[in-house]
Amino acid sequence: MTDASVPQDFAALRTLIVERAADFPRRLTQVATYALENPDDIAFGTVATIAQAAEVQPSTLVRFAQSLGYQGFSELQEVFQSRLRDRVLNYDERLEQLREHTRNSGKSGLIFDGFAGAAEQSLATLREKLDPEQLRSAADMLARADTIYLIGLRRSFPISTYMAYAFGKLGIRYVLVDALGGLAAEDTSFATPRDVVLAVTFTPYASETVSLSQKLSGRGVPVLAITDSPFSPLASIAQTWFEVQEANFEGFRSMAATLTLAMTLTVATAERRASLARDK
Amino acid sequence: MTDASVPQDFAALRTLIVERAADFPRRLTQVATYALENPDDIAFGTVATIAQAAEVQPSTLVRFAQSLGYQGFSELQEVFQSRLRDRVLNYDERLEQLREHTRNSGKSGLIFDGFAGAAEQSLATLREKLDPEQLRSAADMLARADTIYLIGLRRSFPISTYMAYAFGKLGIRYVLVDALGGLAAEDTSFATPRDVVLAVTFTPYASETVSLSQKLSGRGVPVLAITDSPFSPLASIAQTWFEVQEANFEGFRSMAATLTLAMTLTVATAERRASLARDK
DNA sequence: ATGATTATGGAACAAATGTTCCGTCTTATT
DNA sequence: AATAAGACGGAACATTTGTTCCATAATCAT
Repeated sequence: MTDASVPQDFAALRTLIVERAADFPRRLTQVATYALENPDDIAFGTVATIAQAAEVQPSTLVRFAQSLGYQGFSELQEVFQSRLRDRVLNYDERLEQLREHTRNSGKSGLIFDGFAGAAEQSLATLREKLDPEQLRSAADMLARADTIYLIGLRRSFPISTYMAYAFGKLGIRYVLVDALGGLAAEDTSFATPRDVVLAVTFTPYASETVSLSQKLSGRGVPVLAITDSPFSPLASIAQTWFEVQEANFEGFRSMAATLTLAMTLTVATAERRASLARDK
Repeated sequence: MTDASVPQDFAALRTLIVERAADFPRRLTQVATYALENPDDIAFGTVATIAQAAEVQPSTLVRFAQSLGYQGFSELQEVFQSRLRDRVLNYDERLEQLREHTRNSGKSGLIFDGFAGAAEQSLATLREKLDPEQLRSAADMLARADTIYLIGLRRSFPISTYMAYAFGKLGIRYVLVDALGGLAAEDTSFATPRDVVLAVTFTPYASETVSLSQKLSGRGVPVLAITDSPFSPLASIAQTWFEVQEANFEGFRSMAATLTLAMTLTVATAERRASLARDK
């Protein structure tokens, strides 16, 4: 008969595993890690398939389950299955349930709910507005650039640092203009019309981003902009520009939509570069 | 060999079953009805348990699957299982198939769709998992700190720069540890137990973030961590830590959930500081 | 009503399953 | 260093599994 105190729900099981993990011997730790990282495999797999994937012997899985107090692996597996049995709501219903959960949870929960809601709304708005042809054109522009100059300061700095990181991973040459040591102008002084400026700024439009971009545009360097209005100072000088509306909560605007667009641009650029290389 | 046109996703399978139902003989109709009303049982059950529950013979289940074009019942079952597996994983698989078809055309719209979906999924997961009490406790910890040391490098750097920007706007003292000029250790050398370290790192865990945080923790500076696993090196040293799972697309993880949490923490900290000031 | 076709139930079967047990290796204790 | 305890891998095993096959029953067509 099963130990009566053994968790029957996934959350409690997960807590138990984490608590016990520090004391597990090597192979049991390996199973614990695999199980928490691949719960679906535990739910649907057999002892044999899971053991193979986790690189342990089948009996180790049984020992793992028994060390937690279950009679055998099958009993443990049922808890992983129970985690999935709750997934009967469609996405909208589930989202509403989640919103209610976070709403009913005090001030911090309300703050989180507000920001999460703003992020979701911003993503939805961008989905509606984004023109794939514009994406294609921007990716092409970036793919053909010798060097991409990333300009985004203050609130937009996370966007440009993210893109620097991602371009770095993708082997795409960039210069991150960070105004460090007051050297922004020097950073950009080598830009030529064979390069591209990618400038990110939102109301109230960081003045340094704007003036650097205008200077470069005046020198014939093509500008790609991410901004929030047709009246943005960047819109008039940019060859291509994206309008991103970020929803506001508590005086702080979301950045989820901008970041998602940034990710898209970096990967689309890499893909376009690969495509151009193939066509040669 | 399986009929190539057989549905691999649940929605298409359900459509097929509904279309064919009118032509099914009695027992197959019975199975069809039971399957659509109890999809979880089909996903997790065995031929024997399902047959019993549906009040048919086991071979009837096999016949049902074969009448739909599957080789056997196990193949049909996998479609029911796919319905329950991680949504983003299915989404990725579907997109991978689409990419197969569109490999020479580099569809930027699909890339955006993938990243937007990953962001939404990440937000939903965080809504589900976030413990408001933990938020409250973290905000209290940050509100009482003399100085907040923000450590987040490489991929996590946008998070710490965002928080630096937001804390700045809110008049909350911080030090942004950016490893500039190799001075990360010096940046943090003034931290005392009256301060707080806010460290952000995800698999594969930027080694500098980890070692700095461990050093500070060893000196009695409380650590608040944002990371992605109970096995993260930060989890064991943090007084409070948040687990954030970011969905992956094209080898790049979303950052929407992490950013939303960061925004929440900054605003909740400001609010808690105001509350503490009122109580004096 | 008769014959042909289809549907059904269930036995047989090979393969897969989860579990137990135990010899050997590893780690901890004295 | 010796001994005891714990961890591990893997063989053995009884049970369960999904599938195939076929005799019989039910349904359909003439």
